[in-house]
Amino acid sequence: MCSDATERRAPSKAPTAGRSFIETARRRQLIDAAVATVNEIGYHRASLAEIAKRANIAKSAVVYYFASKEALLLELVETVFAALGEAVLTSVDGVESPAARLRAYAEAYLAHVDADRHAIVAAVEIVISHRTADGTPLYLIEDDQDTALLRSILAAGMEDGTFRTMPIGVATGLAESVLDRAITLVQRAPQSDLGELRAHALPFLFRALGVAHV
Amino acid sequence: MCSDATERRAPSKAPTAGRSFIETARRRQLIDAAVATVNEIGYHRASLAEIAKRANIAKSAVVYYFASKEALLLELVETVFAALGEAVLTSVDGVESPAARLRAYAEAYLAHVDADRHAIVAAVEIVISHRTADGTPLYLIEDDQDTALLRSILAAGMEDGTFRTMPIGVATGLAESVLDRAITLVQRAPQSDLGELRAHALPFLFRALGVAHV
Amino acid sequence: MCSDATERRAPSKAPTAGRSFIETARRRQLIDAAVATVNEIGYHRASLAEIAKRANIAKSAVVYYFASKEALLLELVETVFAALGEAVLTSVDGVESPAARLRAYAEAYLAHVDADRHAIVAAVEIVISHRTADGTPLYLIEDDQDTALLRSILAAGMEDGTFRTMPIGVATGLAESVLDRAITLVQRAPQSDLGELRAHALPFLFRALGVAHV
Amino acid sequence: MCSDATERRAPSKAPTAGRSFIETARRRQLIDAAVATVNEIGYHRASLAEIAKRANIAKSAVVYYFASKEALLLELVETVFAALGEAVLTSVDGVESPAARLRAYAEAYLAHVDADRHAIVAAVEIVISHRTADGTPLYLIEDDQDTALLRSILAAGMEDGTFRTMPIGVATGLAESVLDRAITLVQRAPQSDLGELRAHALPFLFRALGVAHV
DNA sequence: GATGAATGAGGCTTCATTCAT
DNA sequence: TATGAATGAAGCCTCATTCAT
Repeated sequence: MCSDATERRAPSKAPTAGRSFIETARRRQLIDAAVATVNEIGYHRASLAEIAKRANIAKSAVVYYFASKEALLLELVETVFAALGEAVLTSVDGVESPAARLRAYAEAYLAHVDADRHAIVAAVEIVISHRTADGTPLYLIEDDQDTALLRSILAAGMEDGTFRTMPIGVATGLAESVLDRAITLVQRAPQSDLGELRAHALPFLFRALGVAHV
Repeated sequence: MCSDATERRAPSKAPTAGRSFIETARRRQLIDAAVATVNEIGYHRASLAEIAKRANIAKSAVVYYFASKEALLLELVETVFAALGEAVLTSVDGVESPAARLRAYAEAYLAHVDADRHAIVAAVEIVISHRTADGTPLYLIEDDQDTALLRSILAAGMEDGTFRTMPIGVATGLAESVLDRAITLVQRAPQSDLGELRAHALPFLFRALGVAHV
Repeated sequence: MCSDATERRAPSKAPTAGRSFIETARRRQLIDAAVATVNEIGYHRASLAEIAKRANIAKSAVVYYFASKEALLLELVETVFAALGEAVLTSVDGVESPAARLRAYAEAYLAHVDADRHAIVAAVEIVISHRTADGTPLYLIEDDQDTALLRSILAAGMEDGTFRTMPIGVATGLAESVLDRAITLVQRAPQSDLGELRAHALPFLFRALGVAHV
Repeated sequence: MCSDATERRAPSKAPTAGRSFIETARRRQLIDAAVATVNEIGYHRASLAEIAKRANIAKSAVVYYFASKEALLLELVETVFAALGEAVLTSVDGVESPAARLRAYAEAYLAHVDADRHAIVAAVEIVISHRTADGTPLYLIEDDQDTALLRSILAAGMEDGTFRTMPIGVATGLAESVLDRAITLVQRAPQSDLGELRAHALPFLFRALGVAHV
């Protein structure tokens, strides 16, 4: 759905500017509660009341901290994808060759999805389901620059002959799809063991990209 | 999301048993309206009122033909995936070698998604978003046997050495993910040109499966 | 609820005037279906659709024969209580002494309730539940003259010293209540055996009215 | 309909646990409004909107305090019959002889019906008309133990020779019917003067039970 | 900093009734 | 004679949000 998040723009509001300790904690707690709620009953039924219940807090307190339900959901999505983006970004830091960078990227991506699966599944469901007031789906807003890092790795690899040449958009999209299989898996069964996938997805992807000796 | 549909079970009720001409037409019209509605404003906001508005019909008339909103949505999903399943099933009919069967399957799949994109995008959004009364997501119900054909093709190909050996579940899932890239594309931009993808996805997939001479 | 129905006024419309054979049969059939429906699911849920279903007929056909749901229900009530009224009226015909008349009345009443219990229970539920368009409950319309026969028997008995003297309204009401215990019983359990009640209610009532040697 | 209520079970939820002052008041107000509504327009038409209108409150506020219309109605019934049960229970407390106990019981019952007539008429109509989601009428749930006190008094009286021996079920039922005449009266005319009935019902009942010197 | 109270908009569904055939 | 089609009104309920405290 959303493979990375290079150079994440600063969140709309100042990140943690002027937030009291308790406020930060409450916001964290509410995001966690929202994750749990979406996972348990789905975006469609994740009402403020349900989220508040799971946070052991009054419904109106949610709005007190987040101005609106949408703001909470958006921050959840932002937070989750920022973490994923940071993970992959860190993983390729200092790595030189396109092949090694792709390997690092993919492994970090899959590892992060594996580790943070609950939050990611919730965030993905929100991105798919939520629409802003004017009807725009979130994935049209969130997307784009998220795949920039992956795209740049693949482009570099094609340039230097590591990867087969093919339209960069197609390659990026297919690579993204392969990696996102991990998300589909945990979506369908939260307890899935991702071991097998993690073992085979990378060779699969490398071969697909024309790297013969894998 | 849903790569094929071997031997689709007959819909719960008799298919078109004793339906008047006008009833059949209305049901078709309502399903189309539902597709349009979901595509325009999303599952979450696709209320009976919105669907009825697009069908130029009273809200209560929708229920007159479908008993419930859920019934309408479910029939939409059933119809759409049945057509997709039939398309791929037909395409491999009489084809012998695993490689040729996979090629036929993938081309039919992509062609169908390309041609029927609106309906498929709507159906996929419903499958992802809808929950039955007891909270079960639809994709947990709909799934399973839908990938049976693809799985059997891959299994046969591994058996006879056409494809590299790897866990069948992983292979099927990754192949599905590659093909479903087409759905993701039309989801994000309904007017997408799938030409490039259709040209490259199959070689990409074949290489990934270890078929060298592609 | 409603002890008898002396000198029933003619039903609003001419009784059977100019009704074809089939029309009469249909009306009968629909009344029976309405009785069954009310008994099975209660007045509140006894919709035209449910009644029609039990009559194996289209919903619109009900209205075709009865002009409105209310007309059907009212005719049901009318029919049922007319039969009860006729039964008791016949039973006292030619009987002279107040005591014997009361005995005849009570036995006929209880026997009729016992025999026609389904229809009576349904009619009573309708009388209790239904309100005309202006909000008047049916029992305020239906009642009154229904107790005239019982009242006249008791009045005669008090006059000639058979029964203890007491306000005629109170006596009639209490006697009615005693007899209506049979209805309450079948209301609560449609299969009730009324044998015990039928054996003891009359002595109970006679003693209550001051007839010592019972 | 419901002659007493020995040892009323505690309401499902804690009685008034943790209810704020305003909540208690609102709930009371809503129950009163429901009583008024049912009396004015009948159970069948007593919608949330009508109840809310009479309580000068928004429809949704009703649900805010009661979770569902059914919960409100059930609490109304519970409250009303609990009060009636308590009244009769208190009245016989410390009274020894069956005759005196029956007198106390009957007088308390009639006095309570007389005093609380509006609420009782409403509660009775609800008990008769309401069906739970699965179709069960309320009187099949509410009933049973409500007549236990009356039954025990009559049984004791038969045992010690005060009352004529007769099947206890029949006796209890008929006694109940006699007393419930008061309810029927106020049902049909809310302003009825119960004076005459209260003066004659008890002697009537005693004679019926074979107590000669009344 | 946090909440209980309250609401209005909107969602799904039921239903008696009308009408053309 | 009978019905399928269609509807509008109304019913119950959910929910995000506002506000006074």
